[in-house]
Amino acid sequence: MFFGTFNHAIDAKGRTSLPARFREALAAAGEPRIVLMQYPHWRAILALPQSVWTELVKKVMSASPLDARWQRNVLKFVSTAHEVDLDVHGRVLVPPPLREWGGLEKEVVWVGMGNVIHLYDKAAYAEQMAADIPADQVVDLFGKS
Amino acid sequence: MFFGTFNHAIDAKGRTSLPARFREALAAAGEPRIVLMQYPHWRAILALPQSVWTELVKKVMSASPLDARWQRNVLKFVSTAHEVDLDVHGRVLVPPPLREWGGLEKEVVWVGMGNVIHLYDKAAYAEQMAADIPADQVVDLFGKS
DNA sequence: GCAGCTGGTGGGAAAAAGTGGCAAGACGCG
DNA sequence: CGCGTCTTGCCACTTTTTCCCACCAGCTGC
Repeated sequence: MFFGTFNHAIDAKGRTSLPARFREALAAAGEPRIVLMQYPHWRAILALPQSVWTELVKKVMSASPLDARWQRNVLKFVSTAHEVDLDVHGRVLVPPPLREWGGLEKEVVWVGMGNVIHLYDKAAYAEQMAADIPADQVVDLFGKS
Repeated sequence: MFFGTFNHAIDAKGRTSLPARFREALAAAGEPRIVLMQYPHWRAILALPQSVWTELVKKVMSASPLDARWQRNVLKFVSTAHEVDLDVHGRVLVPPPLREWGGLEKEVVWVGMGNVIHLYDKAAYAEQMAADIPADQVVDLFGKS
């Protein structure tokens, strides 16, 4: 389970270290690697542990290769996925296309979202957090379900 | 149950000790750790005992990682949560992003709010207490529900 | 074909951050 | 006023993060 936000640096080669907390959580789940892809709804990079990724892939594979609607979604998002390894220091290399898409410059923010992790450029994160959620889309997480 | 306000110091590393009263209450409920997160409505840090937190997590985990509406809410309200342990002296480390968000400098104020606890910078607390509640938002706490 | 770039990797080591605990001082209670 | 509890400054130690350099492979141009 991933929670919390962490400010990290990303070096000139596009490497940034996964927060130790997340590494532990990953290790505890016995998942040594993660998958990075575009987050479909806004400018973030989605980082998934392998188990979540395979779930997603299963759905994708169940669609017909001729169903344009599905294929368009696959093309746009799933095709951006890269499996990445952590090096001895717990760093991941963010592939250039993703780096560019997420606008990752110098300072990045790792955000635990429960099952998955988001990775933002610092500015993009600030923007996203500052934006108000339209009233009709607010979910009362504290309310009775 | 948490009530009362306590003025404490926060050290250079961002540690501050949870009031002994609260520690007792926590211990009595058999909850050894707390969760810190942004309070959504104003510049305070929310501290939850684990039981309240797990309720929240259950809701979060039930959502799809690709459901934009949910994810936006999770990002804004839950992603800032950090589980923190108390050390032998009952101190917690407030993670940097939260420290920054709450403007915690040197003096902080712990406030018991019933089920949960708030943590403020002293100045922010004073400000919040000094502000008038808009007439249409006043609730008669003693009235019949 | 071979020396010299260039971009990608890996890792050493310094710096920064987090952890733990002692012990002094403040505080409150009887 | 004395005692015990709570809080906090400080110091030592560990872990994490980041900077930077060395190495390797592939390409280029001579």
